[in-house]
Amino acid sequence: MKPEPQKAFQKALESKGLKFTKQRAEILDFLLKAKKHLTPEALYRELSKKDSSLGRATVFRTLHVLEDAGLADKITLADGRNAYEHKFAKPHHDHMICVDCSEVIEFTNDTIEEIQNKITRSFGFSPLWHRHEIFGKCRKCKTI
Amino acid sequence: MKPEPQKAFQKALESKGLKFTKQRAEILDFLLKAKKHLTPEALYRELSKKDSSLGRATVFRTLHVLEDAGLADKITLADGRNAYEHKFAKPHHDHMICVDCSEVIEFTNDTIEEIQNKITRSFGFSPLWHRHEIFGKCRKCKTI
DNA sequence: CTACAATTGAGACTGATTCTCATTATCAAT
DNA sequence: ATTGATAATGAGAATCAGTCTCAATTGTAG
Repeated sequence: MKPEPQKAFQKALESKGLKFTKQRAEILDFLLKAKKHLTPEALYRELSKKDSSLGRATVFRTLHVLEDAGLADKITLADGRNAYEHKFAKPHHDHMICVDCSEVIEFTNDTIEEIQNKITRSFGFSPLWHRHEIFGKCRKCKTI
Repeated sequence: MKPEPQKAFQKALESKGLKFTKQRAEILDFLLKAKKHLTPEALYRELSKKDSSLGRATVFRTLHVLEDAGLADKITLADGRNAYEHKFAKPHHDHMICVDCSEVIEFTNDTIEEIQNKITRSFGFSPLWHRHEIFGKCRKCKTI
């Protein structure tokens, strides 16, 4: 039986007239297993080991589809590169990113979210998504 | 008499053993006069009109120096490009960015800042800077 | 099974940014 | 002012992430 996330992805694809292919399944699968945020390049490098014919373009295309479908989130690392994480069984959260070791710590705060909504509303602005990233040094790195 | 920002820039440069040059002065000056956030490319294009020998690399280098010195901030536009603004006589603020027209609206909220500090502290994380960008549609664009 | 439409991978391409390095400018000490 | 050590500059090459193109392949409705 197909696990939940795969089904959700398939449904999302179908609703856009897209197909559920081997490559797309592999990419989602890898993202699900990953313990941390993955750059497209890292994802490509790792998946290539199993499937040496996989194309870089397919990785980017699939990540975009996942992002559009609301199944994955993109964050920006301290060096400017992008990284992705899946959103299954994860509540909304924001990130603290260590500028030394690139560790990513997740946090949530309902009050911040509420205030955000109040602010956008007061400007007649319709929020679609946001990025709240705090850069600094994690506990380990700040003492080195 | 040299205006404040130029003096501050010179001081920042000196403290790093760097020199206050014509190009650096021009770039800061342009940033000060700009009414909106400038991409490095736009800055280069405009300044090239006056000083046709100015190099792109110098623009990027100078923006980095300004950023390091805490005299300029970088934001990321909806299309992924970066843009800069100077920080003279401007309180800290975050941004709402229209995904259609790229308009940038500034906002501040002390409560959010306080909560942020509380959160980072609870993780033993030392914040250096943060990026809080809300993407969506501005009042004008959402009705089109 | 067929036919059409969507997907794919390879590699060319793009745009932003960084790098290299020969030349030029700055500045402190003559 | 001249010098010399050092840093900054500009031109263009190089890099890097990401996108595009297109011929070949695959998925799927019928």
